[in-house]
Order: sequence, then C-alpha cells, then structure tokens
Amino acid sequence: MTNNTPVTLKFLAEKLKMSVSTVSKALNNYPTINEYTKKRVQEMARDLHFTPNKSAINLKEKKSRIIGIILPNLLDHFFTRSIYGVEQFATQNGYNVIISQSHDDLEKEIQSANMLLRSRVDGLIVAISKNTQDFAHLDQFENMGIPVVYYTRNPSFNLSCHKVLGNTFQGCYQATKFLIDRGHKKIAYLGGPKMINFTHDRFNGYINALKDNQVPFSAELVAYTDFDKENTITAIRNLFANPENMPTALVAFKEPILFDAIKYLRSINHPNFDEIECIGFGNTSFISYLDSPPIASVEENPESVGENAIKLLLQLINKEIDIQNYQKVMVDCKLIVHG
Amino acid sequence: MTNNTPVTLKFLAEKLKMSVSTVSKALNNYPTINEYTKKRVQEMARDLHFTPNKSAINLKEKKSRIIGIILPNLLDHFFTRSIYGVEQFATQNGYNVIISQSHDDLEKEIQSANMLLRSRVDGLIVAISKNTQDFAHLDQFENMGIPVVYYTRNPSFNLSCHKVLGNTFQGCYQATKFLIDRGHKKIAYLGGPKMINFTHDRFNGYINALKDNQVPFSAELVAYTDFDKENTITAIRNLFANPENMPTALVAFKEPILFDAIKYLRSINHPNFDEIECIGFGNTSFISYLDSPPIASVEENPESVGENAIKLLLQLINKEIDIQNYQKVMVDCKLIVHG
DNA sequence: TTAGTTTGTGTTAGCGGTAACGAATTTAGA
DNA sequence: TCTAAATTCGTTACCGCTAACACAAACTAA
Repeated sequence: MTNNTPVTLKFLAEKLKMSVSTVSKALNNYPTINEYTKKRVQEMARDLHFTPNKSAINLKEKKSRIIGIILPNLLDHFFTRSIYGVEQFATQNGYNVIISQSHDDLEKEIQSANMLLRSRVDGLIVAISKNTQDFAHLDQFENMGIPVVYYTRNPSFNLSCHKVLGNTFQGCYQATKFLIDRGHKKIAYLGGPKMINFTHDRFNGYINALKDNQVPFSAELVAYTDFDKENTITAIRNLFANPENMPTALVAFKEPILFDAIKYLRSINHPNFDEIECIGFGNTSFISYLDSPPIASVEENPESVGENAIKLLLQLINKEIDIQNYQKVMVDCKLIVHG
Repeated sequence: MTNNTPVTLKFLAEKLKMSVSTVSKALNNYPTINEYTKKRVQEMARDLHFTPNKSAINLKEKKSRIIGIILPNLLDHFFTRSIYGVEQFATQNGYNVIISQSHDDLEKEIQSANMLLRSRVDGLIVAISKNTQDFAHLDQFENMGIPVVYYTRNPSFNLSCHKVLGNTFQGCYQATKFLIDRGHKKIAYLGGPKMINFTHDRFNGYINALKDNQVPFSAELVAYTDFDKENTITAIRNLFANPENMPTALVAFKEPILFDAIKYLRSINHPNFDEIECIGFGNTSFISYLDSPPIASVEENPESVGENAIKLLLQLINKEIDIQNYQKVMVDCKLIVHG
C-alpha cells in the first residue's frame, strides 16, 4: 500500500486537471472558488489522504503555530501537570507544543533553546534550570521578536521579562495561618534551595503569618535543605534540637522532602510525634497511602499556572499585549485539608 | 535590539557580496569552498546570530529529523522515564522529539497523529490509548513510508508492526518465584485492566512460576481491577474472603494499586497483616515513605524500553532494517528487593 | 603554447505551499 | 445591446535553503 509519489497539491492538481492555486484555495475554503469545484477537490484530497506539509506552510507563512516549552524535567508532577494546562489551551487555539527537558543542566537548556529557535516556534514558555545565570540563549528569542514567558522558575532579579508564578507567598502564609489557628505556637519552617527564587517568597509568607497573628519568630525554627535526603535529615535534626524550643508543627517547601522529615522524626521516636502537624507544598496523590500523613497540603495549581502562561503568551503572539510591556501574573495556591 | 530584517542566507550573502549558495556551502563546511571564505562567512553568521530555518531545510531535504511520541499521559512515571531514554538517544543522533499526550482518548490520539503527520516526523513511537481498536490514523504513517514503533501498549493481535515491550511475563514470573522461594504457598494475583494487552502476559508469568515450582493454582486467588480504587478494594476483599484459602502473599500489576490494597488490608485489621508479603510493578520512589512497604518491586526499566524503541526506530529510518521486517524487542524486568 | 585539471564561486531549479494579480467568462444593470 | 461588475480560475513570485551543474581562473603537464 505504500505510495511512492507523495500526495502534494501539485499531484492533486494534475489529477484534477486544475492549477495548484485553485486546489490550495479550494482546500482552504476560499469564497472565490466555485462550490462544486471545492467539493471535487476536497473529495479527491480525502480519498488520496492528502496531508499538507507543515514545513512548507511555515516557510510561507513565517509562523509555525508551535509553542516551545523548556522545563527542568518531566518527573516532577508540578511540571507535568502544568503542561496539561498549556497543552489544553494551546490546542484549542490551533497551536502545538514541543516540550524539551533541560534536566536542570544549563548546557542542555541552551541546546533546547537553539533547537526551538531553529524550529521557529511562535513563542516560548520556560522554567529555567537551577544553574541558569546567563540568559543570552533565551534573549535570542525576544531579539527575533518571539515572545518568552517565564513560569515558576524565573530570573527573579530581572524585571524585563514576562512571568507567571505561583503565589507561593500566599500559599505559605495560608499554611502557617492554618497551623496558628489550630493553636500552634512553635511552627518550624523547612525551606528549599536558596538558589530557587521562590524560596524567599515562601519564607516571607511564613514570617508574615507569624507577625500578623502575634506569634513570636524564632530563628531556631528555620532551616533549609535541598533535594538531598541527608541534608533534609540534618536540617530536621537542627529544628528539633532544642528541648526548650520544640516545634509542634512544620511547614515544608515540598512534599517529598516533608515525607523524609516525617519519616526521620518517626524513626527517632520523637516523644510528641503524634501531635506534630505538618504541611507541605505539592498535594501529591501518594499522601493517602501514608500512615502519618500531613494534616494539609498547599496545592499549587500547576494546571492553572500553565494555562495562565499560555494565555499570556498567546496575547503576546497576537500583539494584544506589547512585547515590551512586561507582565507578572500570580496564581493563588489553595490549602487542601486532608482527612 | 529587535532586528526587523530576518538574518537569512540571502541577507548574509548580500552583506558579504557573495552568492547564497557559497554562503550555504561555507556554513555546511563544503570542501570546495576556500578556507578563508569559510572563515569570513562563519564569522559573519556568528556575529549576526544567523539561525538556519528548519522549515526550509525540512522542505528541501524531505526529512525533519523529528521523532514523534504519542503516549497516554505524562503523569505516569513509566512514560516520563521512558521518554528520558528516547530523548537521550535521539538527541545524540541529531533528532528532536515531539511528545503528544492522548489522555487515553482515541479522538485526541487521532489528532496527535495527524499533527505529527503534518509535521512530517521521520518516525513515530507510540503507546496506544486503552480505547484504540482502529489503527487507520497510525497506519497512515507506514503508508507514507514513515516507520512506527509501538511500545508497551500495542495492538497485541497485530503481528505486522514493530514492538518494544517490557518482558512483563518474565517480571511477573520472577516476582512470583521470589515469593515461592520465601516459602509462600498461597500467593494472590491482582491483575490490571483486561483491555491492556500485557495483563495476560503477567498472569501467564504468575501461572508458570507456580507450575514450575509445584505450587497449586487456585482460581480464588486471582482477581482483576483497574485504576478505580473501589474496584481494587472489591477485588482485594474477594481475594481475602475465604478463610480456608487465605493468601500470605500478593503480586499486583501496578504499585499505586498495590498501595490501595495494602491500605485496605490494614484498615480492616487483617489478622496476619504483618506476615503478608507484597510485590508490585513500578518501583516508585514513594515506597521508602510507606510504613508497610512491599517486600520487593518489579522494576520495568522504562528508560531501557524507551531506548530500545528509539534504537529500533532509527534503524528503520536509516533502512538498516526493512520496514516490512517486523521486529519484536523484549526488555527484561528486574526484581528490586527492598531492605 | 595548448590542453587538461584543479579550485573556487555563481546560476539555477526545486522542495510544497500561499496569495496577489491578471484574465476570461458569466451575469446584471441601464 | 452594451458596458460594468461579479464570478471563477490560472499565472506567477516568493518563503529560506540545498545542490547539481555551469563556468571562469589558475595551475599542471606535455
């Protein structure tokens, strides 16, 4: 069944004894083409399984209807869920999506960017790798007039770019407030890598919730870790070191890290283990399988973050917003109480 | 800094007062071009940030150096891990990857297929949706001479296609054998949706392990479920219903389902709960957080499945294997004993 | 000196579409 | 009946890039 001669407009035109342009217009439903002609062409196209060559169209139209996404990895559910939001909305508007993982490596991020540039994507959504300090590979896009929207992980110091972020301040504030309302006075805070920009926003949410509710702040109740389990255990050990200042609650920057913390506290038979109430960012489905689950989760609404990113990007592509008129969109978190 | 006139070969040629073809050949390092000319061209291209237009190249070369992947979703770690294998190897060989989710919906799968066809991918890797019965949208590719490799989820009845599969028979055999070796005589089997083709292979692995080790088979110890928690609980209740034939071990087709099962058994205070040993497919990282973790996991090596799929696909693209010479590649599972 | 090579560059056609423009035929209006 | 306006389709140039082929200049060999 393999057909050797590819089915192109030219091929159809010859079969139908018409010109290529008539065939093209008929397939694109131009009003200047006779209805009967259209019907003949469309039937022939269907029967011969004509598939327009996107490269040819891109070349002519000078646009690809492709959105590029660069993100650190696909193993983090935050990112995969955010893609869902992007894809959904992009598809509805006739755009396709190319996803490229940087694996948190700057070199790979540069490669991905160059690849997407060569593919002439109409826009780019990017969550930068944790080592990205120099932005030349991403600035290229704007230099060529291709809009870029940074989401989640973004160059925090740079105001001259479009951003869509989870309102991590509000999420952390809400989590802390929730614990305060349940009567906790000693709430520990376990922060994430200081390189990731929203780490500080979360801490501010924590601090502000304490302040607004007259709960005294204690530097002993704050520690930082990263994705390394050993570091998490060290941090937790420090947080729970002083018997005079023992936390009864914990806010952690990401759920898997929180699980490590909980596991450790249980493993050392912490005397008040059962009373300790924890909250982490993420709301992973695995919570239901834990024996000592967190009391609540901060749902970051990744789908909504993705959707807002693509919405903004499409407005930039369609020139509804000027590319120089830099936008910052915040997506609120939601506290999910388990039980 | 936004430059209005796009930097094309023509633009470079005018700047350098040379012909377009000389510029093209210089950039592609043709031996017939003078070294000094090459240097001049390449420097100018670099300084002006020339980025070749992939659409133009695709159109001319009649190949895109793009591999399409269609899979049900990105939330399942099996798929995201398999992508890692594909991407790694594809990139090394100068190919880019477009990922498209079908969300286990046939209609979306068809849309994805058509999109990738229009993009003229050089090859397709696909894990079909659970409703895919008709393959017209995928057969189009082979009709146009574009090779297709089915991986994991494939049309089991169809021998005329290329397949790369996890050796789920061997994985299940090994898991069952492991439990037998630990002295279990009553090993329950919790299977997955019967529509998914490898469900039967797993069951056969279970059966064969029993047979090879003279453990009597009991139909009461076999049940099926899907991704719905209620159905899993019903299935587990049935498996553990007969006091005369009470399982002491369990093999489950996927870990999250196994976790549901374990959770249920614990919730009903099953008398021998602590003695029951379980194994599921998946080897998810969350196991370390469980209080009653499975004794072992069947690691399906998704990265390796992905890598084998792309390797086969590239061989087909390069005509090292004839497209009609249908291949079937099996990737072994590995039993990971937790400790 | 002449002819054949080598070397380096330009000319040109074409990949598969789109659409402005032109041209022929039909229809409508006076 | 004659002209203007629709209607319908074809001609053509172009998008950015590749590469076969042509061609001129310089070099080599006889």
